[in-house]
Amino acid sequence: MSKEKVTSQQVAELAGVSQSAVSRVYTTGASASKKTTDKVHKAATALGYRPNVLARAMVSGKSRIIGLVVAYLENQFYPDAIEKLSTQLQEKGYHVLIFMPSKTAENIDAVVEEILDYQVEGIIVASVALSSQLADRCRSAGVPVVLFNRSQDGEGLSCVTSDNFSGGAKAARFLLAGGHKKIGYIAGWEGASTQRDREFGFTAALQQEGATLYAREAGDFSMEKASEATRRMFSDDRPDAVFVANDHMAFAVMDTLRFELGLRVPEDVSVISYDDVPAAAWPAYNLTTVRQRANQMVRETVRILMEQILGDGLQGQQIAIGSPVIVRGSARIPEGWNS
Amino acid sequence: MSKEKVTSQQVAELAGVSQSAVSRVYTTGASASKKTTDKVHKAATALGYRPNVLARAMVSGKSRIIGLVVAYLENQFYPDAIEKLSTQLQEKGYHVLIFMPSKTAENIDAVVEEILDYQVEGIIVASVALSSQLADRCRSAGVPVVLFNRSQDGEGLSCVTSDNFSGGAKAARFLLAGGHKKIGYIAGWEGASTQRDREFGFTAALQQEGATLYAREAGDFSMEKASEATRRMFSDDRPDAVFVANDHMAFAVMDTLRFELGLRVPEDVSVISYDDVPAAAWPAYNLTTVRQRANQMVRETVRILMEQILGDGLQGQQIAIGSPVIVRGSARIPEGWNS
DNA sequence: CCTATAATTACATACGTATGCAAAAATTAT
DNA sequence: ATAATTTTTGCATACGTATGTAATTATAGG
Repeated sequence: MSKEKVTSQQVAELAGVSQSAVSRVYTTGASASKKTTDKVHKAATALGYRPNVLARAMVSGKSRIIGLVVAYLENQFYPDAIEKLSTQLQEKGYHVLIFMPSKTAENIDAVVEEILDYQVEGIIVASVALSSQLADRCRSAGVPVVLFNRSQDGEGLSCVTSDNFSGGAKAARFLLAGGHKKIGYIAGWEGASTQRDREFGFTAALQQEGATLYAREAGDFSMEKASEATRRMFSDDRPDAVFVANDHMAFAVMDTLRFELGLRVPEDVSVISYDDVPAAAWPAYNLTTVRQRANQMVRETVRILMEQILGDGLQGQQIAIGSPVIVRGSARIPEGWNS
Repeated sequence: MSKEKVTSQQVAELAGVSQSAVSRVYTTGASASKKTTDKVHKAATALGYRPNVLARAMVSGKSRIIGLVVAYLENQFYPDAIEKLSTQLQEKGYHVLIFMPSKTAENIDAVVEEILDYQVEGIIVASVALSSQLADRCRSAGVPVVLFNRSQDGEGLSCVTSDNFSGGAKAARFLLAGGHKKIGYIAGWEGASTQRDREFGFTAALQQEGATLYAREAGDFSMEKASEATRRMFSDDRPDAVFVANDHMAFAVMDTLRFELGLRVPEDVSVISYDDVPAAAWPAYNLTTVRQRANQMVRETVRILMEQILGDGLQGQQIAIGSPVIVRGSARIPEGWNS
């Protein structure tokens, strides 16, 4: 009762044509007369035939599969991105095979190897880095790789990020314009390029304005660590403003400030962060934040992949999407602020 | 420079054995002597050989791919579930091909057809329903289907949900025990079995205690609609408690109550909902909610899939996981409440 | 040391489709 | 109407692997 597979051969027999005729009907760009096309379609619908993508992949070398590596689904930014990626790739006729590295060690390499086993036509690596050997391996296998929301040097590697440096700088100038004097920073995971670039941009802008960082703690992109960092940072002689490396941590920071330390946001402390995930707009947080334009990032990612898949061997591209400050209520709004 | 494919044939030549020998070395349960195994492994690592999963799938009929259909990634419950599903399936040697139906029409059927084209060994359908024709199609193709967080009649269809009826009843008893007299309900999308069962359980328990529903509005599982529903429900002669069909809407309900209508939670209005997504525990919401035990739901889903894949043709199973009330601070806590 | 048995191996084939090639049919030009 | 050209078609083969079958080798038993 199970496993009834309908093959092009069976369709061919019913339609009274050859198997290759059936194949040509279903292959775009192949020639088939209207008469046989009709006969084949009729027979196909009668039998419920649909081409086997895997068999097709075998001979054509095109699997129509894109591998996606993603680790931190707790941070809403990533589900959001996955949804957009999947939808846009589906429109192009591709589908997404998802891989989640267990968050222990550097088994990311192992995961990417698994991906390659599926003969994917491209790989998107979100929120994690790639060893240079693996990057080489992908390149020599002719499989384009795009790093999403991480940047990394390496031949043939493409990266799509927001402009984290200038985004961080914007956050600094916003807080300075608000008249803040004691400005703290809660860092993300130190190994992440996004963390690094946001901090560089932030401190560079502070220095440019003659200011200096008042406090710094690491939150590792984790809510719990961010809460602890907040407690340490606000234990004595507290800052009057804090830049948090992403929204996900900022929620924990705000909750800790308000419900644990009894501070008001933004009256006592201004909070600004980075990403603009959906929850940032929820009234409970109403978070002023630097927006990562997920739509554009996804669009660029898909564009690069398609370019590399079609015209193979192209150079890696590094894209940084501009990131505007979204002014809400968690940070004091400078007088006469515009843009 | 691109597309260097290493095949078992090449490994065989380098190792001085036949292609089938190489295959047997990489096939569990096949016989190969230690000597040839060593030779093959040496040659394989020298060439960087890894078996082609797609070719393997062709001949063995096992693609090691599970198709996953999921629509609402904004609701944190689903990213959470995806992560757990993906991880557990990876441990079993399977990988997840993800499909997101564009949220327009009943193109879910089209999406499932696409999934079948990839010769998946099983399908998980989360948060959406399936037409009976498609269910039949999957069954006759020998592909087991598990509905995740939706239940639906149909031969061979398996469902894994929380026990929504008794969960809804628990919510009702919690509010009644808290002394609430005017109890409202904000419904999810009316077409969803989860919505229906939660409401049935809720109103059944109300009636059992001699109470009756004071107000009802539909929120469609959307935050925006839930906000509108809240405004309508609390425009005059407001309820003193409200059960919201899921956490995702409850966040909007609480925000609307607090920041728009100036009501205190739980002093003026008790809010209880369903799911216990991570954000429910965030201090800003501190939401009392009926927990869906995602871990157990995922475990059952994977178990059913594995059973059906191995011993094919099994009957569909309907699993409902018990769902406890997680008491936090958004609803008045009845005196002497335990369990 | 020889036979009986078990383990291993190579050969050949199959999975379902796409595609180069040559034959056949259809179309156009003369 | 015939030749020249284009389009369509069927045949055969290839993609990379697993596996049944038969031949070979290794192991055990006497």
